[in-house]
Amino acid sequence: MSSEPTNSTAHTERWTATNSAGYAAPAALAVDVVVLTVQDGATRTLVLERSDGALALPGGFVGDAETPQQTVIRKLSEKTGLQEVYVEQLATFAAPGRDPRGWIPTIAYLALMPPGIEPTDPAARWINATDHAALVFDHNEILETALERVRGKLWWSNVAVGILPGEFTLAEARHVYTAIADIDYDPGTFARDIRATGLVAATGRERHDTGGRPASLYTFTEHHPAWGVGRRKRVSNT
Amino acid sequence: MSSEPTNSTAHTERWTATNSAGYAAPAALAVDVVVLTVQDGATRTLVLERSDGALALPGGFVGDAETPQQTVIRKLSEKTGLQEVYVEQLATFAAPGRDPRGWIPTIAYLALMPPGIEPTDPAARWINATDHAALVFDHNEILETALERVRGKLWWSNVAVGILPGEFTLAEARHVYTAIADIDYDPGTFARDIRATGLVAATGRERHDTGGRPASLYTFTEHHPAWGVGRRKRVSNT
DNA sequence: ACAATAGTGTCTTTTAGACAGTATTCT
DNA sequence: AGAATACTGTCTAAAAGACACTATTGT
Repeated sequence: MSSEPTNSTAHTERWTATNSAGYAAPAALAVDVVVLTVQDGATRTLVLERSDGALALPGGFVGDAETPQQTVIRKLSEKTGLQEVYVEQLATFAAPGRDPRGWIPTIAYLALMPPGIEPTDPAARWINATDHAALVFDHNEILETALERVRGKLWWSNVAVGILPGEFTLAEARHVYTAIADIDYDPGTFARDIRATGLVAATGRERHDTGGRPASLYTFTEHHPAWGVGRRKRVSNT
Repeated sequence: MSSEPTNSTAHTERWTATNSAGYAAPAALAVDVVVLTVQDGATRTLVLERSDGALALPGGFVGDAETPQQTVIRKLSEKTGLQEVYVEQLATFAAPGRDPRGWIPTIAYLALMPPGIEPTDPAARWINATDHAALVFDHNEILETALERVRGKLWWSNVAVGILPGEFTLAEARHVYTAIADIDYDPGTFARDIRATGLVAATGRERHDTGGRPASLYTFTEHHPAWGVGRRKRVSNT
C-alpha cells in the first residue's frame, strides 16, 4: 500500500490515462472524507495542512482491488489510528478540472468520530466545520454537503452514535445535537423525544462527576446505521 | 460523440487502463440512470434490452470534457428525445468486479419523466419498478436506491415536478403520490397538505373532462429542485 | 442550607388522519 | 334527477415546544 501515488503533496505534472480500447480514462479514482466531531459545543472537521499551507480534506486514491469505503477506512486508520468509525457515502464530484492534477473523480464520504481523537499524522488537525478558512479544490462544497447530510439525518437515524461515546448522558447527547442542529433544545423535551425515537436505552449505570444530581447513562441500541421513528424536530433556526 | 465505446453491447474482452504515473487506473467512468415515471397508478422505470435478452438501466461512459450529469442528459436525450428532465445524483457504485468488463465505477442518477414518453431507442422499454425481472450487474440495487430516494423526498421537496405535467389537477398529483408512496391518501387531506408545502399554486384554469365537477389546475411554483416546509406524512404501510 | 445539575409533569399549539357533508358538472 | 367527481369543514388524536416544578447529588 506504500507504493501508491500520494494524494497529499503538490503536483508537478498532469496525469493522464488511456484504456486498452484506446479511449481517455480517468487518471485515478479518489476518495475524500469529511470527518466530523463535536468538541466544546462546536462542530469540527479534520483537515491536512499541505507543504504549501493549503488545507485539504483527508483522502486518497482507491486501489483496483478494494471498495472505495475500504480506502476510506484505511486512510482514516493511517491519520487517526481509529479502526471503528461511522462511514457513509455522500456524493461524487467529477466535474472536469475539479482536480488540477488531471481527470480524477472523487467519491466524498462522511465519517464521524468521538471528540478528543489526536491525529497521528502531524499534518492533520481539527478546524471549525462551520467557520473556517477556504479549502482546496471543491472541498468547501464537499464539507457543506456533509453538514447538510448530518443535519438532515440527526433526528431520523442514529448518526450521532458515531460521535457519542459508548455510554453517554442525555446532557452529552443534547450538546452534540445542539452543536449539529444549531438549536438549543429544552432538556426535558429533548429527553422525552430522544427516548421516543426508540434508538437509545438506559444502561442502569450513572455518572457522578456532573456537579449535581448524577445522570443516568444511555447507549444507542444499534451501533450500525439505523432509522428511528420519525420526529419532526427543527434542525436550524435559519 | 459517436466515437466513444458503447455501453450497451456484450463485452468480449476485459478493459484495463494505466495512468501516466504507471499505476492502474479505472478503465472508464460510467453513469447509470434510473428513469422513473408513474403510469396507470404504477411506478415504472426505463430499461434497455440487450442482444442477449438481459435488462440493464440506461447509461453510458462519461467523456473527459463533460460532467457526469451532462452525460446523463445526453444519454436520455438519445433514448427518449426529451431535453428537459429532472436529474439528481443518487450514489456511486465502485466495488471491484461490479462490471465484468473491467474496473468501471458508475455514478447512479435518478431521472423523472412525465408518463407517456415513447422511447426513441427500439431496445428501450418501460417495466414495473417495484415488481420486475432481475437486471444486470448491481442494477437492482441501484433501482432500489432510487425508489428509496424518491419516497424519502416526496413530501419534503418538489421531486414530483419531474413526473407531473406543467398543469395538473390535485387528483392527478394524488395518484402520482399514491403510486410512489404506496399509501392511499384521503383526497381532502391531500389537498390541504400539498397546498401547505407552499410548492404548488393554482393557475385559475380548470379541467372539464373529469366526468364530474371540473377540477382546478395547479403548477409547481418552482421547476428546479426545491424544498417545501416539512410534512411528516407516512410514505409506506410496511 | 445552598448551589448545581438531572429529570418529570403538564399545558398549549400545531398538525396529521378521518370522514361527513357541500358544490359543480355531465348525462 | 341522479351519478360522478371536486372540494370544504370539522372533529380527534398525536406530537412538538415551552416551562414550572420536583429530585438528587456535592460542598
